[in-house]
Amino acid sequence: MNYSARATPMDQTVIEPGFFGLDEGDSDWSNAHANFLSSLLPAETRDLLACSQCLDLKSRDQLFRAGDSSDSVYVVADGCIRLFQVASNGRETILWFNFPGEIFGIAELVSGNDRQIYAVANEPSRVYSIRQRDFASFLGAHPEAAMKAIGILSARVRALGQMLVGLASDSVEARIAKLLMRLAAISSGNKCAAASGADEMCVNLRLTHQDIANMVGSSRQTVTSTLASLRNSGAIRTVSQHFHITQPDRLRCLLNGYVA
Amino acid sequence: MNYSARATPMDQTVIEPGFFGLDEGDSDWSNAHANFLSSLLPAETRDLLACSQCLDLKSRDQLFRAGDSSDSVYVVADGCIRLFQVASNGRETILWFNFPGEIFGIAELVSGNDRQIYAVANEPSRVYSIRQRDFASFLGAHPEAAMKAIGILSARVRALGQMLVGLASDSVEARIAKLLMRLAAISSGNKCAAASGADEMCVNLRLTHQDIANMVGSSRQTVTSTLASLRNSGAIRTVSQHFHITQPDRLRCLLNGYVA
DNA sequence: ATAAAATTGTCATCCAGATGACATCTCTGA
DNA sequence: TCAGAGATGTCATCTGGATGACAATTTTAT
Repeated sequence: MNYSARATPMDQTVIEPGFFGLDEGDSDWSNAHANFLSSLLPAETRDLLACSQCLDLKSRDQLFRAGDSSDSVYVVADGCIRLFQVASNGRETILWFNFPGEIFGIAELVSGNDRQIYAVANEPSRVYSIRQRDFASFLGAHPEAAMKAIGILSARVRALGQMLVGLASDSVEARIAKLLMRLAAISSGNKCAAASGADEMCVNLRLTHQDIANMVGSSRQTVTSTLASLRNSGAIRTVSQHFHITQPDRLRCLLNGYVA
Repeated sequence: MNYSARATPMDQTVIEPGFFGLDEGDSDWSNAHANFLSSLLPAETRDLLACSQCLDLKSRDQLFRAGDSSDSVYVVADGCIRLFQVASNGRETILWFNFPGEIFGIAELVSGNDRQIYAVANEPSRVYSIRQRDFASFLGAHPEAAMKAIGILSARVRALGQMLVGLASDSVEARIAKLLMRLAAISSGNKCAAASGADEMCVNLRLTHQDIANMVGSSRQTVTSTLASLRNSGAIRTVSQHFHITQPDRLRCLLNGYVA
């Protein structure tokens, strides 16, 4: 009864069904996008922000770009920051959206490497910028905060792993379905008023089809038509500039591989 | 001169050429695979291993699987542990190889979630297993070790980000080229004797074509033929069970998008 | 308010790579 | 040492999506 690591799809009967899909670690996503700021004690928050600088960004303002030397860590106060990378062929891949309270730019903290990615305001935003050395000594002085940071990074490792698996093995439709569910999960805090159905979920974020393509690793046209078919099937609808998932179950089927 | 975040490939002239590719953060890879154990002070190592349990694994033995409740963190003493995930359609995706000194299973440390991935010995291996609570208090007692952990997790976040970008935008050939270069970089410590050329690199790891396909998100057949063409072009050669990169430059061209 | 710029929708076309099917070749374990 | 399992090579075939090209909208700046 030795499970073979090199098993080909045929042998995978060992895997209990229904194990993945739906909430393939929903909690990971919330942890990965955890509100670092509000998880701190008031005194800690005070200490941290004391040595911070506040930056206001217009939509599309660039905070840093690949190749910049990195000297700061950031915390989102308000708005949304998009992290992405540009491949050698010019293709953009969106890696992450940072919502209020989230911390980012830590990856360069210890290694002291240059920035590897681009950070751009996805909408008018405000961020606190904290010098690396200040942040490092803050962590040193507050072990619980350091543990919190470890927790967040861990969740991100898991989340990125899931994204990787999806990219490597799902169809475009499934990848889009997953993406919408995830985005809905993390932006569920600020549910917009227009929700009608009981289990209707809101993806509270403005995204162009190109953005989605860049997250999902496909082309704009494919996104357009996939979205159209999801809309026709009644799974999602468009509410002033953003999506609502009207029938989450429909999407869940997709990402479980049922053709339904 | 405002850089547009939503730029389409055409506009990407802003990106200075030659910026990516080659050593898209070589140091990230070594950091991500950092030897946690040997980076500790002797006293710390003693403390840590004092509360550890040593496990011997035969090739293909399973350390844990998705769904298991997680109560331990592991450090590789010897051998190599493969971390992978199985998608709902049965496809396997290899996420990581853990080499001696590397720590893994930390992602579940803080969140206390169940395991999300599979860990299997890629060859006869020996690992230290440390209970989560012990490890957590170890980190609490040794702030520098905690910072080290943050550094490793950060590097992994960056490394996973790179993998993601590659998967989303490179051709299979480029993905394989990148993979080989990365594996060579991290297994370069134990360069095998058979190296001939000055800049010949050794991928010191036994991999089947299926394994490579599982890392690169493609099919076994495609890997077989891509590898064959790389071999014909003289870029790589096969030395008793593993690869050597005879002409690293050839691979670098590929991953920079030059058709050469 | 209006022109310019971005975003969406919809095709018809093309191709990288997946699939399935075999024929070797090479290990591994009894 | 030998059989069975696993790994490689090599096809011929098929298809999910990428690409390029426009027209129709919607947004954004002036």
